[in-house]
Amino acid sequence: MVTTKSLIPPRIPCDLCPIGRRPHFRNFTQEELGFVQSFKIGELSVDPGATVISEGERHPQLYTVLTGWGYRYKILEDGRRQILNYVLPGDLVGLQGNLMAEMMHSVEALTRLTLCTFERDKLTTLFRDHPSLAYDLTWIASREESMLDEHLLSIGRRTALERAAYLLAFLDTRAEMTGVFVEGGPNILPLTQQHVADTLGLSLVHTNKTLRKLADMGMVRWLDRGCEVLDQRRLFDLAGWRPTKEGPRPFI
Amino acid sequence: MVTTKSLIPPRIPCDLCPIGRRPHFRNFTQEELGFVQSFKIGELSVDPGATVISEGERHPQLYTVLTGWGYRYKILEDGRRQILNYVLPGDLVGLQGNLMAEMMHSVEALTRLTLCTFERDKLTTLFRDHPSLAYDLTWIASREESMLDEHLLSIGRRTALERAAYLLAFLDTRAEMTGVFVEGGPNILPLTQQHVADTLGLSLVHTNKTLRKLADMGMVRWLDRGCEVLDQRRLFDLAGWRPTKEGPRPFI
DNA sequence: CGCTCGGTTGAGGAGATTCAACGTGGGTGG
DNA sequence: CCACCCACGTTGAATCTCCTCAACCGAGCG
Repeated sequence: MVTTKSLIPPRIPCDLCPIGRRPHFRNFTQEELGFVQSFKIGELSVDPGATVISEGERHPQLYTVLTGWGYRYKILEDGRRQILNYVLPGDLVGLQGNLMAEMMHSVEALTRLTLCTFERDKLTTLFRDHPSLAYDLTWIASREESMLDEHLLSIGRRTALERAAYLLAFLDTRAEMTGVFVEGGPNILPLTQQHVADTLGLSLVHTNKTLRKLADMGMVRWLDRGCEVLDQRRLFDLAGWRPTKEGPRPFI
Repeated sequence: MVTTKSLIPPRIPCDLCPIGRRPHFRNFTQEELGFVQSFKIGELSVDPGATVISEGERHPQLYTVLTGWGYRYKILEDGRRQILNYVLPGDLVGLQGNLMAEMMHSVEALTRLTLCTFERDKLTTLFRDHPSLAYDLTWIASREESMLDEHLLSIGRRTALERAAYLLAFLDTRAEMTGVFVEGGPNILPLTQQHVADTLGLSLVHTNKTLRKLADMGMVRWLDRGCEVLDQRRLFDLAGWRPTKEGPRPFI
């Protein structure tokens, strides 16, 4: 049995953080860098399928995704599951929901996932001494909100086909922008159809038939636990959605 | 024709703010009060049905609801509308979505709505000089997120009847806690069935039939443009949901 | 008095769910 | 090494949920 979860001391110093080197991300000032470095208490690495955060628990840590894919979800008592959003490199995990109380959702890894670990208690210091980072935190929360808004619109008012088109186009553009795809390789979204179903609020069977239509139209190709987006533009048109282009975005 | 929108200079000084006097809300320190007072640039009052914020516009103001009900929504090109959440006294309006860019959603008044108006540009000052308020801002954004998470679970995975039960119980408890109901009167949620439909992601006809079932079961009573919740507990049970009790909550 | 808005109801059909079965590939244990 | 199992994708059929269309009612209002 392989370890599914391992917390190790910081290896990557923040000034060499791979995320800051990507386009689309803003860089820290020297002063910010110093604090973030002290804020960071370790690195966490989890296997695909492992749970990073579970609903109902108190989590003294916050995380920033360094590499890999994950997703946030909630379940009803009888097991019905709703995926709320996906987490990619640069995303802050554990801020959603109450700032200091117990988690209202769970987070699971889709691929091998490495995360930067921060101490929640130090948030007070962050707010007191580093207003620019505090601003960034609010900015990040705000961005998550607008994604959730769009998801709500999608599940509530788009047809099954439109929803699927929206989701795949959304994930593909996010993945592109964060640079999470393997260099040179094909752009594969590491999902099963069950994940798609639980995101779109559809049954597995109907999701399968819907994805089949998208595949027949040549917009996507479905692989074993993965989806390749072949024609982003037509997915946009079908969904009636376009990504909002953002300037350099903050992360912590 | 009555004026639907009127911006007037501040009348209510922040130290007499009616929201702070309610239970469930935290109070400002003297120091915070001074800043908030200077942050506030006026009061806005709108008629039922009037638009406070429209999607695609840039809004140099932020608002806090003083009295009344409103809702945030998005629409697709062909007019399909999704209500994202409702705004009640103490809620910050205009923070959702990008912090400084154009609004990604619209806000409309359900009842006569009065709002405190703040200058968005002064957010920088807030973050620089008032860390406790900055923390509150993030807290508020975080709270909005957990409501959206629950809505997503609801629309995605609850049945029509469960969804309706959830929505009405949710609004009823929020209204109770913010003290927006008229003193002594019956607790009326000021909605039409069209609003409920657009919140639940259902058609108007099917919403009507679903609400009828709830009424037949004695859990709610539907009035002309309003809904009275008769049995909160049974709605909770039906929806499989319970409000999270929060300590004194911040507002700005 | 006629108009509009909000709520109500019935009928027919599209869309989504559930049940059930099958294929395939990778992994595991005998 | 092979047999089995399990996870994932696929497909057909029956059923049910939900949508659209269409009509009607009552209240409020000019």
